[in-house]
Amino acid sequence: MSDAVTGWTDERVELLGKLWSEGLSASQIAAALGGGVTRNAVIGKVHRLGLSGRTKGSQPPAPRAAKPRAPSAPGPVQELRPRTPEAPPPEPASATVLVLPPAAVVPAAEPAIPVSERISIMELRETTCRWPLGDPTSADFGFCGGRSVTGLPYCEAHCRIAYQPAAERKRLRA
DNA sequence: CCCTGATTCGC
DNA sequence: GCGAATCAGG
Repeated sequence: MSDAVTGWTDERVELLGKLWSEGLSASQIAAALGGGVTRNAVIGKVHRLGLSGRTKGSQPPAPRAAKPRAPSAPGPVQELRPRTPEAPPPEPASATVLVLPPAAVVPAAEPAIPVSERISIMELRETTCRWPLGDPTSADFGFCGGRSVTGLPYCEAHCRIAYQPAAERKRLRA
């Protein structure tokens, strides 16, 4: 087993290069890598690898003036990630069970989505949550319509419902 | 508003 | 080396 769950393994770098060359965006690649990395991480790596310049480059990007950025943080306060303290570390999709949208029963913790916020099937975009709400045969049927996690069909809240660790799901099953 | 990549810099 | 924060732009 690889010792580092963190960091870029050869395989991940390889996939990164592959997807990048295929023209996928950094955020899409980040999602493809299991979401453990952000698009910033992907971009940073891409640059470090030296494959930032796309093939069609004819003119060097105008040198952007350096910016002073962070004025230096005075507070010793450590920032916590918006992640859950018990973040599922190494298990990406393989150990994750896909739960299809409810045909009738919703697990629980369903975020309240105002009916007025629902969108029609025609309004679905690549970045809109496709979580179905309501009775498909009814007029009030619609989709969540929230902003989906890039690369995934659902918003963050519905992703939590749709993609659950096998263990957790088994527990809920009881 | 959504998104894109680019860059700097603290770690 | 890594990636968050930020910038600049579409």
